[in-house]
Amino acid sequence: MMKAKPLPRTFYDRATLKVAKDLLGKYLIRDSSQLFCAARITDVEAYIGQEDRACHASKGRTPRTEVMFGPSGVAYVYLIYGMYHCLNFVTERLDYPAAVLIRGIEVTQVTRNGVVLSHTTRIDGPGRICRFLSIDRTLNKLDTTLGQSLWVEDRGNSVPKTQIQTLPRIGITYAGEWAEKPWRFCLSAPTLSGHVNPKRTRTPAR
DNA sequence: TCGAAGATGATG
DNA sequence: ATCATCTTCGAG
Repeated sequence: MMKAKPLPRTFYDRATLKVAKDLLGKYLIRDSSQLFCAARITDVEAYIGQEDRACHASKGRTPRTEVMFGPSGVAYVYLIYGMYHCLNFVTERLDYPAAVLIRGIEVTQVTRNGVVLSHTTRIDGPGRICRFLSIDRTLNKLDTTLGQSLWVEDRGNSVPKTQIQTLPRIGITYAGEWAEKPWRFCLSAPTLSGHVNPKRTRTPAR
């Protein structure tokens, strides 16, 4: 396999909004014995600090949230609704709980059980992403700067600011005023004219 | 094509 | 009881 060159901790150890925007266009890499996958990151959300009522760490340091207080560049993976996993990357300095949720990707390269698939597939939704990439809580607390199993790398493509859409975050209406913060960032697909219905996304069965 | 409902278990 | 979700099903 190709040599991993993961983004270093200095990338994640910054203001979460910057990290979130800078993750757009970077490549999410999943490397396991069953699966190698490279996917361009197209949709992210920022969760920032104890003040942010939408952030899991708003209730303070608990067994579940302690990972967000730890070193940046570490994966935070949790189970939601009893059946789906969500992938986040921890950001900011030690003891400041924050992370970026990966919400959309564009798969450019997949090898599953030795079978190579190379047509581009868009996957919308954090639960679908984790299912497609075989990500579950065994990867929680993984240090992604090591470049093993799961990491993000820069493949040299830049993203013009004009292609970044800024939106409120999804599914957090309980969070009051925090629900209105424009902390979701999407890459619009410039060459596609018309609307892509997210419900049409299909992920192959495993 | 749409909205509503149900699945399912960790969490605090 | 709630939830940073997704799929199925039935109405139109």
